[in-house]
Amino acid sequence: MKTNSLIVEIDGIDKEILRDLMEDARKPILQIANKIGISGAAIHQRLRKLEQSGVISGSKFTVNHKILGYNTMAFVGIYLDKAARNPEAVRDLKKIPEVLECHYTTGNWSILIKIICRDNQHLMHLLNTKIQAIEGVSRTETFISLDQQIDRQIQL
Amino acid sequence: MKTNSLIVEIDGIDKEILRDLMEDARKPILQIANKIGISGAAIHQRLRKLEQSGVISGSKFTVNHKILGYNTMAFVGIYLDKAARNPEAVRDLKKIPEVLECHYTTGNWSILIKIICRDNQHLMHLLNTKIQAIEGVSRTETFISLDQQIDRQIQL
DNA sequence: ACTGAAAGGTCTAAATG
DNA sequence: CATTTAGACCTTTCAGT
Repeated sequence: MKTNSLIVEIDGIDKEILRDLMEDARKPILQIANKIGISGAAIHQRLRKLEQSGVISGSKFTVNHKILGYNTMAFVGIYLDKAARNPEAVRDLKKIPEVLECHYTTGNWSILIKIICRDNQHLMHLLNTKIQAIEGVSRTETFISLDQQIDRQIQL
Repeated sequence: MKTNSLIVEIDGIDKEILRDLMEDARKPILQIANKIGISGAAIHQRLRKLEQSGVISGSKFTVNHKILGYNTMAFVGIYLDKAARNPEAVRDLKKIPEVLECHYTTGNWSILIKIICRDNQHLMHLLNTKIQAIEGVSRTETFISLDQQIDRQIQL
């Protein structure tokens, strides 16, 4: 018996639908329906349930940074003088548009962020004038991504 | 004069369209058109150009890992005994479905990966039996993301 | 570069198996 | 859970400006 599980279980048909839409959010529903062998309305019913249960958290167009002139991606480990300053630091990091991800991590740093910059000079400027300027930040360690070789979602 | 630029410049209308679709890939084009004050056909023309120029790299449904039972996200810095072994290591990492990102980085490590696991035990198992087993991997350093506080795309 | 119109696809809801 | 149907709405294309 499964009651009140926080974990949602999905069946093979749900997986097929999601796999298609995770690859292309605008893929026609009827195309998926024909491939699977059920009606379009059935797919819609399932999608509504997946949304209600929270399995689907949204859909996004993805944009190619490099073509827009953003060539330098980097990870920055941030040391805070007191770990308790985390909420204020995150609040300030949210205001920096170049910050794409921010994680509260175990290990040496208090915070690990992923940032996207036009070039190395832009990165240096960000580090020196924005990130190091945040109250409580004592030191940072930067790792530039020379090449992103894998970029994908969870596999169903 | 701008000729043969590798960087594509986009105007304010393109930005508005992209901002909407980066938030919700299935947002009706006509809704965006009415908001901006141009016809749906004009939006389609612009989207076609943005696709052709490579600005739009795709669209994706995003799935909530936690609801599917994947609760542990971690970053793993990987030391290779020879940096030249990178291509084989990446080839092997691609075969591990839990690996979401893989970056060739400057700094201490040769490779930095982001992985998603069910729990800490699953993470340990992955590290011990899959990642450490890759030819050329000498050592790893793991940083568990206790909380992802920012997750977004580049801002236009 | 944008528009309007036409044709076809998508989505929802209600009734049914 | 799946299906069908029907109407409303959305997408896409194309000739025209």
